[in-house]
Amino acid sequence: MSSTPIPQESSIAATLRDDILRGQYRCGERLPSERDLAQRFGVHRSTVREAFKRLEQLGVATIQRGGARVAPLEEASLDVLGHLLALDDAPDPEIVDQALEALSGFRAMAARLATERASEAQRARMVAILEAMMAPDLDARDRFELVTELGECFVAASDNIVLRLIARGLPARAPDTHRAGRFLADTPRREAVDTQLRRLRTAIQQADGAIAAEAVYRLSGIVRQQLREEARS
Amino acid sequence: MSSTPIPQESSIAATLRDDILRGQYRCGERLPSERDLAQRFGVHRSTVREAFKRLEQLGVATIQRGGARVAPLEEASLDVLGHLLALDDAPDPEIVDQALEALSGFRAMAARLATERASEAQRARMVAILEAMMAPDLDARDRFELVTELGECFVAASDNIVLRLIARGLPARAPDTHRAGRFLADTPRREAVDTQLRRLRTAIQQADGAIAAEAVYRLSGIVRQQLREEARS
DNA sequence: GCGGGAGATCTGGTCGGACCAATATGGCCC
DNA sequence: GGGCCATATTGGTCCGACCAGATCTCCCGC
Repeated sequence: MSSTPIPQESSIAATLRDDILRGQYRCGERLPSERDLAQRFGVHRSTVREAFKRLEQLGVATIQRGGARVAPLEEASLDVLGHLLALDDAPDPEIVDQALEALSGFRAMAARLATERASEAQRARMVAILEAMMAPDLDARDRFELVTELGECFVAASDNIVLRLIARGLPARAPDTHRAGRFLADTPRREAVDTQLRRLRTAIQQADGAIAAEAVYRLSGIVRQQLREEARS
Repeated sequence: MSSTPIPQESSIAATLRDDILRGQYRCGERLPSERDLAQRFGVHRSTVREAFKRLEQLGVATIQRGGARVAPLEEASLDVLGHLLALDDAPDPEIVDQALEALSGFRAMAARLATERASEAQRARMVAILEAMMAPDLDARDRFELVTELGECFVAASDNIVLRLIARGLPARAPDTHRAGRFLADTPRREAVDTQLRRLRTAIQQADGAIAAEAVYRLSGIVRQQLREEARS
């Protein structure tokens, strides 16, 4: 069971990555030299170098003779998103909102494909999840679990490897687990939610991808809007 | 002007990556040891190590004491997609199709957001591109350029960093440039294409995201279907 | 024949130090 | 101030070495 101990190189890379994502170094700014960091972390330079290669592959830094520099966020890999949202300090609410927005569209896409080509078993499972979600007396956390599970169902049934790759990067398990669940449960918008849930159920049963996509998009939109309003207050 | 020469470590990483993506090593199989590869490439082991760190960050391999192993494709980073499609040998047509499918949905998502929040200037530019695309006597390559440009417009106007990150990984510039352009140009489906183009133009002008998304999705779907049929023959 | 265990072997993780070439830096001269 | 050159700095690569965990091998007892 004992998993391989985490190499120093990995944790150094993680530390530097988080420092960069936290904005500790401005974009384009030079990172400390490999020799400096080696001394600072108390490791050999080659260890720092390996960490640097990771950072470059992640797209958060570019390495050149003369010095490594911080790369602009938009040139990074999608993989940074998860780390960005996982930072202990409250991440930029703007990023969180944009991630949720992208997640909405992404789930809509997956829902469309899933709806069009799901097997009978998958379809039944999706409908079952939906009906469970419509139960009025549902714990907030359970509700969120269901949403997550449904999303995974969509991606699986979409049978598209590219979607699966993207899904790995998107924060399917957002930091706001309970909050999102609560919003789906007992907001004044409960009725709108149920409307879309019913619409989605019908779409799935009738294999109507376009409607399923639209329903999922609106569903996600409701949650996002709610989270946004609360964040603003 | 002379850009920094490509480090050996980078090209070794690229070689190994392509070997893996080409299926030269089966999933789960052990990669040659660092020492072996160092000798094979005629470099020092530490150079191979740096390449390995890249591969691990890319998600195509996992490194453990005892040996590095090839990771399943679905655990890789979205970044591999571009490399996968760029392989000189004809990439798996199934993957190509799935990528186009994902691209369809992705562009639809971007179109929706762009339509809803584009500035007047951006909106005008999108409409201009659309009208250029409707010209009957358009070179296939130009047509494809327009499609690509429109896609970039959508992502830019969507003003969503996450979408931008995903866009970097998707093959916006697919290998089938001219083919795709040709299909948009002179297929019997030309009429269907024009219908969707007009629909999209109207949607953009009226800021109707849902319709824009649907139009873009169908537009991409037409091309994809066509490419698929040709591939099958 | 076969499962199991002990030891040899292999593998990655890290270290120390070294040289080269490209880059950055600072001071000098015009 | 602007251009220029010597120099310190930085990444790229190499050599060789040791450790600890993983893997393999082979022999033993059942």
